[in-house]
Amino acid sequence: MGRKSKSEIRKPEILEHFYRILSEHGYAGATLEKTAQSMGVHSSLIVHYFNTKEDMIVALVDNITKKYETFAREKVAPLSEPEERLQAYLDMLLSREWINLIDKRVFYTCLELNFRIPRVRKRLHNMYSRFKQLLIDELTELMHNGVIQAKDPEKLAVLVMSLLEGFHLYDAFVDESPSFEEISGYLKDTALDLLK
Amino acid sequence: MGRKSKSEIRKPEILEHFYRILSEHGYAGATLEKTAQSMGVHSSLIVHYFNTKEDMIVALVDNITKKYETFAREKVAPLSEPEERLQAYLDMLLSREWINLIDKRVFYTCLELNFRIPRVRKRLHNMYSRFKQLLIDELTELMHNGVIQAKDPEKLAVLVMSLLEGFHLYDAFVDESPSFEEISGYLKDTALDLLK
Amino acid sequence: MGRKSKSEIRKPEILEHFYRILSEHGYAGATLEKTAQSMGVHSSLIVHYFNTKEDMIVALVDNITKKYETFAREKVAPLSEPEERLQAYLDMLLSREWINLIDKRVFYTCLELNFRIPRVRKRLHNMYSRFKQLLIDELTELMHNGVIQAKDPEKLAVLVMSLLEGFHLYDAFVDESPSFEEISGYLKDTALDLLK
Amino acid sequence: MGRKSKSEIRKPEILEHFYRILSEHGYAGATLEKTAQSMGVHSSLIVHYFNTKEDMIVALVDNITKKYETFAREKVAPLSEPEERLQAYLDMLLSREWINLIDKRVFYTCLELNFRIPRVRKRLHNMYSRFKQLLIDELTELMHNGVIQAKDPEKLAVLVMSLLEGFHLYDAFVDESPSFEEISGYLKDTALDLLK
DNA sequence: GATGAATGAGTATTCATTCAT
DNA sequence: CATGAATGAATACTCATTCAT
Repeated sequence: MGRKSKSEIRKPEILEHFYRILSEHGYAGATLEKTAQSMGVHSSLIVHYFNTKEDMIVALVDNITKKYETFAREKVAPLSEPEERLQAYLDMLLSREWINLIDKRVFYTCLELNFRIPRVRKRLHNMYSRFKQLLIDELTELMHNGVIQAKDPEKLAVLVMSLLEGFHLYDAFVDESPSFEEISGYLKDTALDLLK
Repeated sequence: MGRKSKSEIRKPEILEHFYRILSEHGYAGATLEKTAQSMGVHSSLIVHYFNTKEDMIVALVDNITKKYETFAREKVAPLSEPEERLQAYLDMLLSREWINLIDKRVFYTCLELNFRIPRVRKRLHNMYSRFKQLLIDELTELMHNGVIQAKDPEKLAVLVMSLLEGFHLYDAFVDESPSFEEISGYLKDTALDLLK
Repeated sequence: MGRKSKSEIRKPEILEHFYRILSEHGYAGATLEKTAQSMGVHSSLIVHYFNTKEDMIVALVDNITKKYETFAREKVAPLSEPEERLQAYLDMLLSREWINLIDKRVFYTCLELNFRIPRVRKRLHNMYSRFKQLLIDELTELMHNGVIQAKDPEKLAVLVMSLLEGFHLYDAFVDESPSFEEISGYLKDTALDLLK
Repeated sequence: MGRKSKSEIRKPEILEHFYRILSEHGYAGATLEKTAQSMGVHSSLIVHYFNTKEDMIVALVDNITKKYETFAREKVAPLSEPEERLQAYLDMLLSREWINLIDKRVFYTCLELNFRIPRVRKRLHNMYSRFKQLLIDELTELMHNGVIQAKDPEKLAVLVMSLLEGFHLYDAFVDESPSFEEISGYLKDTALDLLK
């Protein structure tokens, strides 16, 4: 009975538009009105699907974390050879594709919201925790296989994360003088050196 | 000389209050009204000294970049021995003091505003560029002195920056499981290894 | 006979929930949504049975006036002795039961809506008119029977109504210092004095 | 220093307009916008003087209670003869002037808000309490002077209040068939009878 | 220098209502 | 019968800014 729900079509559609508006105007500037107009729809329809603006950004952050994790899984999961996986991870994490998977402006907006919206904080924290655990697991296996010789996989994981995230920030805020490829290649080699 | 204009007293006073409100409420939530009330003053007075809210955040970003640079200069400038300077730099950049010099929430608010306010972008960009150049200069000298053997000081600078900024982010968003001191010590050792 | 239409079940059900929401939130605060949620039903269903919110409040006022009149009829109708009826009327109108027959908040909400919604005004006016006429009829009969000696039953009716309604208001807005029973007893005695 | 405050001119001006809009549209319908437009002013100016709509209705209720009390004081205070005061009170309370001192629609709106806004409740409760105490004081003096012979001034006060407030309600909701003057005269006579 | 008046654009959210399924 | 989609008007309140004193 009753009318068929369009939530599964509408919600992603709204989030797409919201994402674009967010990248252009930031969270405060990403109004329901702008988002609705971009869809050619009345703003109250957005409220109909997402009760509040906060609910909407939380759903968006959920999407973003899923996007990162799905991307990573698809790239690396098929590989079974430990060393091959290590290479694949570094290639992926230092690639333009990975860095541009989420618009930088949206990404830093989320980092900022981390401090204002508890539900956003929770999600980002979980994402980074899972990322760290993943690295620890991979490194532990590589140690068992004798590919790398470090003793403390957790510290090693933190090292790798710092290097990668720092590169992310460097890419967003500093010059492009040494080309992206030059730096990413250099960082990859360094990381491999550090691990072995 | 002569009488200090009220402006020289009031402006820093306002910026201090604005900084605190900003850390608690973010840029959108940091209203002139809240800032004024925190000072026990009418919001029009703020407009009197800083014409617009944007002018105020730009002045604050200026303050922040100066604070970082002054802190760095005071810590390292007195040292003349190249290797001593290298140690001092790493100690400083991986210290709690440095990481907490500016409230994290304010720091990430500024990173976000980088994408919305051109004048903020310009100042952050300059700050990072000067930081990078400083590293290049120091590393070049260390190379000449034979302390380190790498060939390309720029890539090396990017590597160090990435590692440090990545640690900054790691500290803000991920667990505290390996203690701050453990990680910072480990990163310092790794950095020294990489350089030598 | 035959099958009871769903309307005959649903409408009273809706009005019950609306009545409760109304008492808690007032007319403006009593939204279709709240009412529907309280029933575990979609708000469109309310619109399906009562076209508009105004139609619903009008139906509710109808229910309320019927409730008063049914209650009065059941209490007094069985009695045939004039003086006995007089006693019964006064007892009833000054009783806690009568005063709490309708939630006070809902009652005053209706009085307020009297000025905004013509159909509400019409119903309240009719209720009070019938009440007045009832009093006039009873008093006239009592005069004919020599139980009371006043000359003008209409004025007497207005006097009694004023006293009773004024007590209603007093009970709602002023202290409870002389207990309800004390006052109601006193007013009953006074009313009887006035009539005889 | 600073600009001269216009609060003492603006606030009463706003309340006057709000009062009129309130009588026409009820509390929910009395929007800041309508009130502002009626003054030829921007609605945010109202927020500037009264922070919230609730603050404004509370100030209005304060005005209303003061209006009743000032009116009563001016009418009766000059008289020193106890019996003369009694007459004056009854004349006043049963007069058209008194009953129309506050617009009926506004009055019943306030009674309704009594249940929704605690600060309104407090003020109405205080007003009725003071009114009751006033009656008790006057009746007590009349008893001492032997003008009236009742024993319990509090009950007598409740009786008088009920009668008067009930008349107030009667006048608002029921026919006008016996003219206002006829009824008020009759009630006055009855009240005097009851007291003596 | 400092305060208050006044503005106006805006902003998330509410809500009754209409319509499709 | 019942639900959900979609609307659109409304609304209190926010806030940076301008101007007068």
